[in-house]
Amino acid sequence: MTAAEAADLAAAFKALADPVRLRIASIVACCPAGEVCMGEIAAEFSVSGPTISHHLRKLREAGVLSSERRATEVYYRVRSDRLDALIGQLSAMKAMLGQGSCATPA
Amino acid sequence: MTAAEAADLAAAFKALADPVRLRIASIVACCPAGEVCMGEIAAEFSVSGPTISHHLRKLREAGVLSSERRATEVYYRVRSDRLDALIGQLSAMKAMLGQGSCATPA
DNA sequence: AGAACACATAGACGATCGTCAATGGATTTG
DNA sequence: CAAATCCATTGACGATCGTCTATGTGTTCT
Repeated sequence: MTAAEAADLAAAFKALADPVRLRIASIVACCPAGEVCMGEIAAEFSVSGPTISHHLRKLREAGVLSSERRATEVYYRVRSDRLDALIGQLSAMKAMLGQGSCATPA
Repeated sequence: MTAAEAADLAAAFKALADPVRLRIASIVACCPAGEVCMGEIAAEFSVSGPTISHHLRKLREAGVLSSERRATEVYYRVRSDRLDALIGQLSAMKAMLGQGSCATPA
């Protein structure tokens, strides 16, 4: 894998590298409508609203979430393409564990 | 997902959240023998040996790598069980994107 | 227009991170 | 035992992070 690819994927992993953000991502992915707004997310945590907002921004900047404003509320969704990129990298690593092939990486 | 699960998985994602460490993991997974020692890894980077050693420790502490000393050299391997845990979490999130089910998470 | 609501931004704080040069084991070889 | 090799640890540095309170920005409703 190239240094540029590593930097891009590492940024996405970094977004999921905090317990609060990982739970946020899980909550957004799991919610019935597939989208949820900040207030509902913040209700699940014991941290302040601005802190949740800060985490949501990190997740959006890393490409893990997308956001859309509707009236006074802002709805967040999980971007499946970004999830695919992460799953792809991990699966590729797993696929060639010690078997000497090395298809795409390292 | 529970707060404890989130903390554990976030720690693993955090280990992969640095470009150097992500490339290290990829190199270890991809190497023909399935294991590699620090010197060979350091040769692929432009950072100092102790820095690579520091990153290897982080990866080991996060459960992503295992290490084994043989003579003067220390060999590192990727732990496939840990990879499975990460792939599992991301796949679970992807599987229930907006479809309202929510099997195990959030 | 003005009040009320939902969210974002700004600034500050201690804590952690990534990197380095220098030093300290552990193991093999002369 | 002594020298050499491979790696880990220590201590330090600026930089980034996660969190908070306080303030700003849109949007809706009366």
